[in-house]
Amino acid sequence: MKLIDNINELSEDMTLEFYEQMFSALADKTRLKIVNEISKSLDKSLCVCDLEEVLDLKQSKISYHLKKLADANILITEKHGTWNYYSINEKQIQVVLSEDTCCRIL
Amino acid sequence: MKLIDNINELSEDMTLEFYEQMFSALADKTRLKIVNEISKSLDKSLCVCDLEEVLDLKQSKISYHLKKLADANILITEKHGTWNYYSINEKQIQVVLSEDTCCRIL
DNA sequence: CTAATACATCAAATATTTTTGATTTATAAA
DNA sequence: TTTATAAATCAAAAATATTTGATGTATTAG
Repeated sequence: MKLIDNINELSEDMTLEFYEQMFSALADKTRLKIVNEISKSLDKSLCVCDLEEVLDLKQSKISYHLKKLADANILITEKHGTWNYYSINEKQIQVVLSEDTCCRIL
Repeated sequence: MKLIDNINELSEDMTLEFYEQMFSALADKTRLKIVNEISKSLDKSLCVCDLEEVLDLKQSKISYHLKKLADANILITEKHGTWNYYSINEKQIQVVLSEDTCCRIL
């Protein structure tokens, strides 16, 4: 999905699509934990192998969930050599969630 | 799911559970439309047969989605004779979503 | 009473998501 | 080079969610 600059410009159907994707991406414990772990991390950024350790899940599973979050623009990907680092796109999250919820899951 | 009085009192796992259910309930176009139609309605309350008309969907399908929303405490059910009226539990929604999102989907 | 309407719920059929174990590509290190 | 690590991606299996058409139970109207 494209980055949303101004959500007001979206058509009715695009708006539904946008929220459906955002909520779907967040509607999973594993993904909520991923977001939470990244936000708790020292430099607010973790690679797949970090998450593999912290959450004790298989690499392919983590990659799968990371893709969902990245596709929804909830995470930002950065390549550093062999490592792919993921950080949180707070701007995107804050469009959708209350401050309260942000505090709770981030 | 129980009504949440004070979300701060929830354990880590209960918090995840709570958000997972909330986001799952909202992660569907049909359900977003239901919420939206109720909120646009004159007295902010619609019965199943109203929604059947407005959304042009089968009764059993609407009941299914209403149940998901009611289970997540996003909707409040009221029985009036033969009719079951559904209204929005704004308190519950506002805990989770930004004002902006509330304005957009309500 | 009988007929009609409202709606929940069930079971079966579909569809969508998630999980798993490879496989593959890229980089880094020996 | 060879070997090891990082991580995306794929296909098959498993798990969940959704849709559909019945059926059942109230309630209301004639």
